[in-house]
Amino acid sequence: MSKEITSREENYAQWYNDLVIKGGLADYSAVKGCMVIKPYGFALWEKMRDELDRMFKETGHENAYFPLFIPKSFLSKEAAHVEGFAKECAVVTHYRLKNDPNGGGIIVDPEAKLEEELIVRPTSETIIWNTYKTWIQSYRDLPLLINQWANVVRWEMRTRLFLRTTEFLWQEGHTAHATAEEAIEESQLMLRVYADFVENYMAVPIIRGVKTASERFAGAVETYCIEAMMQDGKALQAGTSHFLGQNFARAFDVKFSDRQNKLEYVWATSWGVSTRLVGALVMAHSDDEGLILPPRIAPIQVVIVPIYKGDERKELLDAKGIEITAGLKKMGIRVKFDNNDNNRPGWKFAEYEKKGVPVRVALGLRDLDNNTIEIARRDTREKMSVPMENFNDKIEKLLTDIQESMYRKALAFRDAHITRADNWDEFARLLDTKGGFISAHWDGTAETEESIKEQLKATIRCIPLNNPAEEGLCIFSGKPSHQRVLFARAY
RNA sequence: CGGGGCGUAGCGUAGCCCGGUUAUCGCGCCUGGUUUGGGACCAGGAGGUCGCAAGUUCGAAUCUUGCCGCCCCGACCA
Repeated sequence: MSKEITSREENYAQWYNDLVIKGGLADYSAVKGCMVIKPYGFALWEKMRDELDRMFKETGHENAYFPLFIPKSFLSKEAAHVEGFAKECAVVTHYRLKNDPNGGGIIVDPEAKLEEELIVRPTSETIIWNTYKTWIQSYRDLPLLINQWANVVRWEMRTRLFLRTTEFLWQEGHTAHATAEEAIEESQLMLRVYADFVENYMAVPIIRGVKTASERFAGAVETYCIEAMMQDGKALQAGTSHFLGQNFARAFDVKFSDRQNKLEYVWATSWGVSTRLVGALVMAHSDDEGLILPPRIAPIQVVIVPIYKGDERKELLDAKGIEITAGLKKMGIRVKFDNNDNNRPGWKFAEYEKKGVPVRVALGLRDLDNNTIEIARRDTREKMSVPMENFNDKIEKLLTDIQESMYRKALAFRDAHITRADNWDEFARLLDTKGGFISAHWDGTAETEESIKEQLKATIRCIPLNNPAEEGLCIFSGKPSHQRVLFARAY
């Protein structure tokens, strides 16, 4: 891990500029705050999406799709929800354009004003619950376990590539249950699914917890979250799962008859992760040379680069390259044989390093003569020349090693950046110097939380699940506290 | 919405203060050749409403005014 670039926040912007935009992940579009995701970046998102989708289905969920446009009146039905999102909604007011009668360009046709404005979804709870009302009558209709892959729009004042774009891609699960216990279990189950994915596929360690009341999702009773740590010591919320109680059922009048034929409001959850995960991946693993992708979600796991010497035995090198490519493909490894003659080997080495391809294999005349091959791993930048024997097994083992070692490295970093603080000066000093999570006592009030946020820009990231009880005094107010919580500066 | 900064080729820029030949340089692009074990080299070439508009002037990338756009910082936030 390189010191200069990982130690300061502003360098992340540099990573994005050099690696994400120019390096092939994204580009700014004309629409402020939105991003164009280039093919390589999208392939990465697709890989993540596919794994998550599989996990959702394995836990009994189905996909559906709901409209992009939400009638304004829907949004106002749940009080906390509208308060949370009203300030950041894009609104459709007209449905037609026409030529400007005064010449020049094209204008919005004032005749085509919508009777009721449409909101571009910032999240879909309202339109989905409006639909669930017609789908749910009996306990036999429950649980209803649905997920949607979609884009949403939140008109944030300030955007940050991948972490907070105006439009972003995500999935949102929305479930309905007969009992509170079942709904709580569902929201916890989905948190476990997210944790499993982020840790085991993205190789990013996370802390599971619940949000404090003021950090809770608008309309939720409880918000479970996974919090990750970036290389600059700032925290990033990587995913959330909400227990919504009966709030949306009441707002949209979704009732069911239970076994005793009693009418009861259903219990709800919602949960989501977004393209923000791509940002998490970049900021958790990259180094000065570019991205470092964990093998399990890398769009290309192995790249094979032939090294030609003029036309000498070129056909032989190509044949060998194609042969080992086919062999790896047969094992289910995502491999690219780059025999494009427009770029020289050195150019390709740098290019695939920048793109974070976990393993690079180089094949030259020297190798043909000695029956060897050169294997280089991206994460440690180690390079070795090995005999061709058991090549496929070596690659497979290497991919597993890289996956594990990337996780271990990130975990060691994360654990080294969880620090206890027992007084205010130390708390402030840690935030300014070391960063990371700071485990400290809190009196449980929103006022204290707010004051700390104002003074030090640190927020309570979460109250960890299974948090041990511990008597102490609040870091800020000095009032009694019964447990430590995790503070951090966050994205 | 506040506070800063910036608009010159596909990208990054010099020139502007102090107006004056054909608007600078690098990357990229095109052609030809030599190359290929860590981002090649040589030669030649194409590419510009200097953000837009008005004004001052013999003359404006440069000065003035208005407008537009973008970036950074803050409030907001997955």
